[in-house]
Amino acid sequence: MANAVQSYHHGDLRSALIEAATARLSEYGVDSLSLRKLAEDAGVSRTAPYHHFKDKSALLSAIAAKGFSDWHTAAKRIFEQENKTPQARFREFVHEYIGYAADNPEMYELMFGRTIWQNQAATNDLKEVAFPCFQFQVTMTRYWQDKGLLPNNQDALRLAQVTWGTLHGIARLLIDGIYADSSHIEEMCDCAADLFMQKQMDAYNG
Amino acid sequence: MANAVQSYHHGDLRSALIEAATARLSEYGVDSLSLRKLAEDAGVSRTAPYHHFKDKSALLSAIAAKGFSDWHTAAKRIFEQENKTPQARFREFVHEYIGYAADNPEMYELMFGRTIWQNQAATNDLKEVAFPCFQFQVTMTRYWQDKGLLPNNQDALRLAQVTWGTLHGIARLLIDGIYADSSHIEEMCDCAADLFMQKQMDAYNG
DNA sequence: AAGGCTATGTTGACAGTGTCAAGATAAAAC
DNA sequence: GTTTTATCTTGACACTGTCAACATAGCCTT
Repeated sequence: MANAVQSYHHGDLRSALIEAATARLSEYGVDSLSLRKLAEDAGVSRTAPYHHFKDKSALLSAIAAKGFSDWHTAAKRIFEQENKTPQARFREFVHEYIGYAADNPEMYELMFGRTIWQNQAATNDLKEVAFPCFQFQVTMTRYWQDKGLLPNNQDALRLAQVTWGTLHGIARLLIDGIYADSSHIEEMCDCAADLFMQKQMDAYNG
Repeated sequence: MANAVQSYHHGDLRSALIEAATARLSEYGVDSLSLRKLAEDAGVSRTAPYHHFKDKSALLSAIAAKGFSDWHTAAKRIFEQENKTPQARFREFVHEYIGYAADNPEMYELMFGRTIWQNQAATNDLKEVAFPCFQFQVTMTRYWQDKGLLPNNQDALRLAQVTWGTLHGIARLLIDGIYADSSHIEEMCDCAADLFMQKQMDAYNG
């Protein structure tokens, strides 16, 4: 990590840029991310980043890809807890999803914001990480359908889109500041979970 | 509308700016909105807009306010159709919401994007229009609860947040280009509506 | 080992952007 | 008719992303 020698060639500029960007991201937000500042952080000239990323969007995509990868891992960990009931895991998943967004608003904004997705701007690298992440949502949905938690008369893909959409929507309303009041996050999560499982809960409760 | 005389004072620059911005918005997107271009559109110098809006965000807020006002009207029209069943109106509402977002992606992005909401940037004028708009969502939710369409064991406010969140999330996934495939919008809407009403539909269908 | 190729860095430049400060103009208020 | 006030102007500044042209140094081949 120590910049021992200031040689002409940086050595691992690509990593340094991503690292600097990630640090700046969580502290100052995605809007204040500029290539020039990142270059300065890495101790390199303004245009050096262009040798590692096609443009700014490509750099952002690389960071987002890491975010997707991390989230995918976290989701798997929650989903695969054998010692908990499917229902408990489902509830935990809902809370964790919203919690992740609330705790890392800028990263979430980057991952799911229009900046890197719109106009087919998404890198192939990004798609390759993000798509399995959504695919996993479908897998989980199908499992929860099988376990009788989610309605069985719906197409798994469609249902996954809607459940994900719900979590995404709540997350966005929170981090975009449309709900300034974030004190009821847990209740909203429970309400959403209840709503999805309403019929099944009835069967359970008699 | 015709710029008959090019006098020193524009006459109604505020309106002209909003008009120009609205036009540019739907055609080129919110990202390419610049105060300087708008000023040029209105035939006025770069800094003239600052005598009518505190900053760029204030201008955008003004446009968004109009959007909220329009949507509120549309929502009321749908909700108050006496000749249709509550269930039909609920379904129509879902479809119309997503439809509005899909048809006016840039306006939707502006209205619900972080640009004008984050960091308490929201104008009072904006809040005064937007808040009743959400309040109406609560009103409708309570009505649908009373009519037995939505679960009665949930707090209306919380439920409204979740249902709105769902619509918002689906809308965003669509317009942000995360779902490139927008050919299944109607099915997604129906799936969401079914999900909300799952228990009640059962009671209805026997 | 010598030479050239290529990856990676550099400065210079350009067209944009939002926004402030200071001065010009016209309309409205007194 | 004079003064105040709202509105519009040019000038300037600090930023931004990105391109073109050039410099350096590590690697590859011979």
